Amino acid sequence: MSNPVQSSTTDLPSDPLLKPGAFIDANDQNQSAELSEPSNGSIPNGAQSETPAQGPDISSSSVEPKGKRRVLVAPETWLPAGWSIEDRVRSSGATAGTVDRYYFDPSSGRKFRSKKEVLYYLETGIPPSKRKKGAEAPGSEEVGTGYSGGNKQKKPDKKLKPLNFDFINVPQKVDWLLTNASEDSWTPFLGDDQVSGPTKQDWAAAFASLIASKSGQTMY
Amino acid sequence: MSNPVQSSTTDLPSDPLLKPGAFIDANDQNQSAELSEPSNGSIPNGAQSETPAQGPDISSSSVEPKGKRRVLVAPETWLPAGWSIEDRVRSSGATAGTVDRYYFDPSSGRKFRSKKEVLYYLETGIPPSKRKKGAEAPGSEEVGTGYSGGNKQKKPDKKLKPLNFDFINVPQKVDWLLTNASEDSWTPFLGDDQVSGPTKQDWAAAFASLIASKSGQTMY
DNA sequence: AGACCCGGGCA
DNA sequence: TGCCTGGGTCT
Repeated sequence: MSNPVQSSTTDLPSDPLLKPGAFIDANDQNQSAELSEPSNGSIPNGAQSETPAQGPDISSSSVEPKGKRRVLVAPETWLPAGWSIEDRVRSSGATAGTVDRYYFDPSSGRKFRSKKEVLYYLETGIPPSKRKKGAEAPGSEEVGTGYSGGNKQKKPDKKLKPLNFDFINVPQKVDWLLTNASEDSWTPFLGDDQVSGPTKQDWAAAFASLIASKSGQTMY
Repeated sequence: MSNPVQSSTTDLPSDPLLKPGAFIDANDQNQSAELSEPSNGSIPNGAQSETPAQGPDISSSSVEPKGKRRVLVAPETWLPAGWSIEDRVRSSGATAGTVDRYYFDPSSGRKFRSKKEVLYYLETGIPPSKRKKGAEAPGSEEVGTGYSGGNKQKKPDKKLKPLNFDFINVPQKVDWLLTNASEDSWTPFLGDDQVSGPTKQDWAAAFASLIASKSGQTMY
């Protein structure tokens, strides 16, 4: 099992080779913008505004029983040779009929859900979400983001309530004293400093999480 | 449409959200931009010099480390005290890099794969594994951040795993030492006696509920 | 209003 | 883990 590659049986004919601009567009209608021409352009982050020619009406002239409707479309020019694009129509739910575009890299077997992911992968070579806390890029971490108009990457904060506990600089030792035996009331101490008030609650929550998760979870 | 339970409230204090837009975008744009045309033969980004036309062969010797990485995060406010959260990143497959969040109930040793499952369990006491299709949602009313119960389950599981901790004769003081900072591994001490092994885990669970349930009552 | 992306849940 | 939908955002 070290070969996750392409097992997709359905699509990907033996020769998925497609040259950009080599074919296409079966539709007569609409503007077959797909490979036509640069007229405007220059959208800072052209994340969207592509895929013009698609709609709820995917010519279902084919006799497909029902299954998923997948439609292969012409590769985008920005997409490396060999990659394929697949437009998948949602079959159920409130958003049924919506078309989602997927990008597929046959050589790695990876599937990407957006152009952005693909570009990121092509540029950096690393899958989009490969980042953890505490690990920052060397040198300059936060780039000024010359990518302002982007898409959705940041929701206006919801109702986050961060705990008043520094998960990064955790103390080396915490003494919990049974301050009130009759009530099983415990209080954390940092040496001589007693943590009390609302902070104590946060500490309890934070600490509970800390000791619980790293002490090993027993799965049954 | 009978599943209103979705009040998205998932977020963590330390927003690991990164801005994937910090790179490129030099030559992306939509096809309208550079697809200039018939000249073909110029791949916008020559990042992947490979990208073979490929066929049934894959050849992508992706030998990636399979190290499982678990990241501890701050507890959610809607999560009962004592529970812990673990973010696990997928290490392989097309969706590698995706982060899955799991919830652990130290007292029952159960693992939950989603907030929804946790809430369902808290409300009904029925573990997700016993759910049947077609079953009606429990309190399909309000679930937001406050679950109506307490830390109690209406219907405790039959086979609960007793913790190896004496809840009657609790110690007066417990020192928790950060025994392994790099792993956030804590170990409880009773004076000179170190609690280790499986017992440590139980202590963590037990202690978590103790400090959580009683520390909360701030009365000082 | 449309397009696009991505979180997140279920299979 | 893959697939797929929900929902939010930005165009």
